[in-house]
Amino acid sequence: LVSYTTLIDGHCKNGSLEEARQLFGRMIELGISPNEFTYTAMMNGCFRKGLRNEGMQLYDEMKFAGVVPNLYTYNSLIAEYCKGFNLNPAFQLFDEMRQRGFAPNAVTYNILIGGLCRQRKLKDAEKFLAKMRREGVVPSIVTFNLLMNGFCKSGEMGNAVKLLDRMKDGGFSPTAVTYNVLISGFSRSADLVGAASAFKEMKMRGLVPTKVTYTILIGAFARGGDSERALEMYRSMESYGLQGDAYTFGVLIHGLCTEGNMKGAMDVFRSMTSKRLKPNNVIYDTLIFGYCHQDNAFRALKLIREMRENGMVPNIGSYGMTIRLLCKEGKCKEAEVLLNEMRVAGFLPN
RNA sequence: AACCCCGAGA
Repeated sequence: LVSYTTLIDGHCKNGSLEEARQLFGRMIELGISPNEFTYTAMMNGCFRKGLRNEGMQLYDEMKFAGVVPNLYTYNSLIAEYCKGFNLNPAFQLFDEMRQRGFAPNAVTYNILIGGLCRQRKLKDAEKFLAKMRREGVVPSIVTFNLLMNGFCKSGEMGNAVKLLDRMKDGGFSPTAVTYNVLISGFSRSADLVGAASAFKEMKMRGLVPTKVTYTILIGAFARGGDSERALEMYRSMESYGLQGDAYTFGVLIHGLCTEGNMKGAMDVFRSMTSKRLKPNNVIYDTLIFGYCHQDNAFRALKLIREMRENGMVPNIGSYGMTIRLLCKEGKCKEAEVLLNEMRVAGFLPN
């Protein structure tokens, strides 16, 4: 039972839900009954893939089979509702679990605080933190990181910094994530001085910048139209032995595309393959966006073809921009082919 | 063995 559950969870975290489903079916055939661990792992696998209904169906099956949902099960369900901005059912489950005798833990509160922050309900999030303390549940560093991210996303950098001081006073040590949140907040507010000073403080505290830290910094330069320094930052990251991933390349490519430097963007794009990184649909859509802004329908179309050959689906914007360009160039036939492709892919042409 | 925080495009 434990081995199956471990394997199932591994596949779910890998994104191989199909493999997980097969193992789940096989264990039942072999007469091994899934327990609350197995069901919760499977439910999370579905939720990660955006398959809420399938996950909820598993929850029903679980109850039907007489397996009692526990704290983790409730946390997973609450997280799923928060992710979808459905705070009411999330709080209903919070009440339900308490009625059934499950005491919410820090993770439960964190999930709900994160949900409130995502909805920009920062006052409510702070109130909920107060409630958490009243109930005797000790906040974790994650609690503070979530709240700080809420402030940062709302552009309230003053409150974010105040919270940093509050947490330090409370004896919580900021982590690399804490600083990543702050740095991205500053750079989103176009405050590169603030971002730089947070970066400095991070290093002074002995925290090691991660791939995410560098991606945020690269993005800050790229957004400011300084791809030169963004590339410098990338090289500096590599010099510390950190490998960029699709996100890192995504911000670099986006910066170059926005500047209209398609040659530079394609160089970076090609360097991904030499690093054995598979460009994903976001990277392709970014490049298509860039080429369309250069009125280069030929290249955009080529990339759309390449995506399809690799099993990816361009987004509606990529189709729309390319079709418009083709029409402008009088290539109506090609445009119609694309329009048809869109319909087949399930998009409603706008 | 299962639950929470940070980074890219439209």
